Amino acid sequence: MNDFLYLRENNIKEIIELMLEAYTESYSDPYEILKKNSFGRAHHRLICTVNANPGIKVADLIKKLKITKQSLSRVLQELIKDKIISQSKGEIDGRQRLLHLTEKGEKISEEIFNIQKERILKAFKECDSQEVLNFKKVLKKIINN
Amino acid sequence: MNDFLYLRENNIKEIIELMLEAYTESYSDPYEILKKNSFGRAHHRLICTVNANPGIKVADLIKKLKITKQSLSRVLQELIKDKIISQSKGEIDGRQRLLHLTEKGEKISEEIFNIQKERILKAFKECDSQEVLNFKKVLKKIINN
DNA sequence: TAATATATGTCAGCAATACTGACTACATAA
DNA sequence: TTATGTAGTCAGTATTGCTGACATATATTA
Repeated sequence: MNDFLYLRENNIKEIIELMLEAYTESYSDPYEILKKNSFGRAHHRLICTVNANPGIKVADLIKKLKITKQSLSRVLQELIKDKIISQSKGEIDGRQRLLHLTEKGEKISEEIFNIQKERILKAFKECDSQEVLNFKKVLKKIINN
Repeated sequence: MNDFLYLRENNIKEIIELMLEAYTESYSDPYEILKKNSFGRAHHRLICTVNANPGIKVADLIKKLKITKQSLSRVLQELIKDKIISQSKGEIDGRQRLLHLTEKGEKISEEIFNIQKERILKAFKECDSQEVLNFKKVLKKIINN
């Protein structure tokens, strides 16, 4: 059974391309709803990451998104001005700015999610519980170095 | 066992963010090797997609990458000029231009892959055969609408 | 064959996203 | 008190993406 076929180069190569494709598809699904709010890919990534990491500090957001603080700043200031994201001073370390979605932000995040959800849900319904659990497990392993 | 926990909104939401993170990480790994060749994200996506779909025609590449032909063209012409990608006239339909990696393109693609491979291989080695198979299965389901 | 449709390419201009470098303000730590 | 860390800002530039208009070659249809 376990003859390590899954570790072969061709399989890995295929999976790298599938990940690109899955990301491209999934993150283009909510294009219309984003456009309606004059948001682009950068706003999308930011909203999604803050939603998944409430209270994240600016430095960590930069690390996660792998962009410079100057690139982040432009988009972040737009979202703060639009009252999508709010900042609060870190209670332990007052230098930090902790980021949260506002109520309005949660609402838009939910709209975006509802579109993206369709594709994932459709896929998951064609799978069983174990397969989805394994998918998530492997995904997490890929992220942790 | 199968109580559909995996179909719940919070799980789907988490997975959508994990996919963003996994993609961001995986596709930033070969940054240095790309920079050495004066290539960016756009070149990377193109090389990876042509590598995975040898002989793909321009129209299909546009669909896969979800960009306009004008955006593709700039980057594609660079890669053709650099002899990374070659074009051939479609034998059945002479209007089509079929795209392939050249020998030089294969080499660079391989360099990129070798970097990206490390992350995936490390993850897969902490999983068993079945888990990786399930990962791939679900990934494919997500792509097919 | 002639008209039309399709696949690709190209030019020009514009918008969004990202980068570098330099500098400031403020808070914490040594 | 001085050094370090976190965040913000300004200015300039590169890359990636868009729209619209038009051109060329090939295929299909009337």
